[in-house]
Amino acid sequence: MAETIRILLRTRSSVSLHALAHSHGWSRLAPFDWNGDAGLLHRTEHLRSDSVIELCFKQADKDAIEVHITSETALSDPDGDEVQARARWMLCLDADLDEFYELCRSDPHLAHVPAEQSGRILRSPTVFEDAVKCICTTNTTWSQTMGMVRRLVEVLGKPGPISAQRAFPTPQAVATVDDDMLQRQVRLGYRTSYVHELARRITAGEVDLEAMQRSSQPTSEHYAQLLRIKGIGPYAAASLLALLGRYDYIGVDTWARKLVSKEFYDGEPVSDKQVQSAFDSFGRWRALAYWFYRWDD
DNA sequence: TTCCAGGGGTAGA
DNA sequence: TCTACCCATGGA
Repeated sequence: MAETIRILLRTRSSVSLHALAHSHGWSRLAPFDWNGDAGLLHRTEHLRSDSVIELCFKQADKDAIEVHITSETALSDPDGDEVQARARWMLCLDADLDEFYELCRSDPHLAHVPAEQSGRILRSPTVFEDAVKCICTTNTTWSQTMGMVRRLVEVLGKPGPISAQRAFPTPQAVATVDDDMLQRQVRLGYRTSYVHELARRITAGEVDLEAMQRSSQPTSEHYAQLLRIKGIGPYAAASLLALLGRYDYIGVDTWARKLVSKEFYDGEPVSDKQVQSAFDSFGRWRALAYWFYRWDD
């Protein structure tokens, strides 16, 4: 018999679950499931103890998020601690955005950020999951990205205790299937070998992406480390760093080029360097300013 | 059929 | 460091 408990996650400043869900497309990528009408964010989660739980996030008040945790049996203390840590990480609840908000208030394209308690980017609980998702956004359409991630979860993820929803597969689960199966059933295209190799290297202990969550190394070192992973280039590395709370690099893609061209160069074609420097006035917040820049597309 | 999408790897200069 | 070419996939 599954059981559900409720915990409250408080922040030092205001937080908006709605803004988090709209911070980018991640809330529409499995195993996230955003119900905008009800204001509920669902997710199935595979813990280190190998138990699988289901989470439901809901806005409690302006500086707190409520989480309903459903598990097969009562949560152990370590599992409970892990869930709290993962939930806080996913919602960036410990981010200090005061300085960024101050910069936003003087820019009409960004004044909405503090006004809407925005500025947090929804992220996955593991860097592995975010890395795979970033790889799945490259050189493809958004609908295909959603399909790739959904199939990855459906084929290799472990099911939750009450619904048909599954968790994001662990590196071990991805590493142990053969390339052919990954290619045929998940249809990642040429990304198959990238995702497979990343999972294998993590499982073998050759790469430790999760250490980046708590690392104090300079961002440039992480950037270089990410670029050494096959399938991760400048765009994916910059996006991953933003998800890690490091906003030094802008992920230059077709969208970024379009924005910078229209807003800063009167519609003229722009180089990648021009895109990188377009938000330099925001200093260490430049990629976050780019991320939330509101303009007439 | 051809193009291309929230790029990236590789070879060659 | 830069450029050209190729890479699976699937919708337009």
